[in-house]
Amino acid sequence: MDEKVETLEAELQLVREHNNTLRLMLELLSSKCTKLWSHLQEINKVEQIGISSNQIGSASKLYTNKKARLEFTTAKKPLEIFVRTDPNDDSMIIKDGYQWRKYGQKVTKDNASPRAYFRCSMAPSCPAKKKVQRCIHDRSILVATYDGEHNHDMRLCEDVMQQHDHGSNIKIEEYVSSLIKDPDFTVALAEAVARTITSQRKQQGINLNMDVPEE
DNA sequence: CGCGTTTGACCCGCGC
DNA sequence: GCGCGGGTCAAACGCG
Repeated sequence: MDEKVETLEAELQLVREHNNTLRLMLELLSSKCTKLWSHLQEINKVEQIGISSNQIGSASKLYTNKKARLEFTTAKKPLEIFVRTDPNDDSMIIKDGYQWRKYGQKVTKDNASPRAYFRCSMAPSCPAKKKVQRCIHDRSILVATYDGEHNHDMRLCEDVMQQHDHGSNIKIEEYVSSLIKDPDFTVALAEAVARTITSQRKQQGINLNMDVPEE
């Protein structure tokens, strides 16, 4: 009986930890959403001014300003991915299908955990880069910021994987089950589902209430 | 010996 | 112009 209670308590603890992680992610996404929303409103204002005053040059003039241009580029902010890992594991390795070569590491002001800089090593001329840093609130979460696009396809990677597996053919069922067991894949999947839900709700015009009730 | 990682130095943009 | 901080470079080092 006690064993059952202990198991349940352990499971409850796990659920609480996951809940905390999700709440942190939601808070981060919420703040980004707010920034993006206000930025969109700014753009709309600029467009309205440009149309109402019938001065085509007025809107573009605003973007000749250095700061304004910077704000504009934030709309194309690089993709951020969250990956849950072992907090004691200091390796900044994220299994995302590509091969990366580390070229630098820096301790940043706002986060005590060092930020690692990676370049794609699958193609010599590939401009893709990524930054990996532990989450300031939860050391078990890695935040990967992707910068630039790969100028090659994933087949290169698949070839490498096949070479690694000595050309053995993996059954699809086995591959799928291995993917499900992979926490990195689960996180990526959860993110994709969340993104789909968010976009669907946006389309339906439902106002998202991002506030998460306190425990 | 070749390849990847580490780490201090350097560069550059931004804010004051 | 200066200082700060983030990003990159490259020599040294380690590992297979």
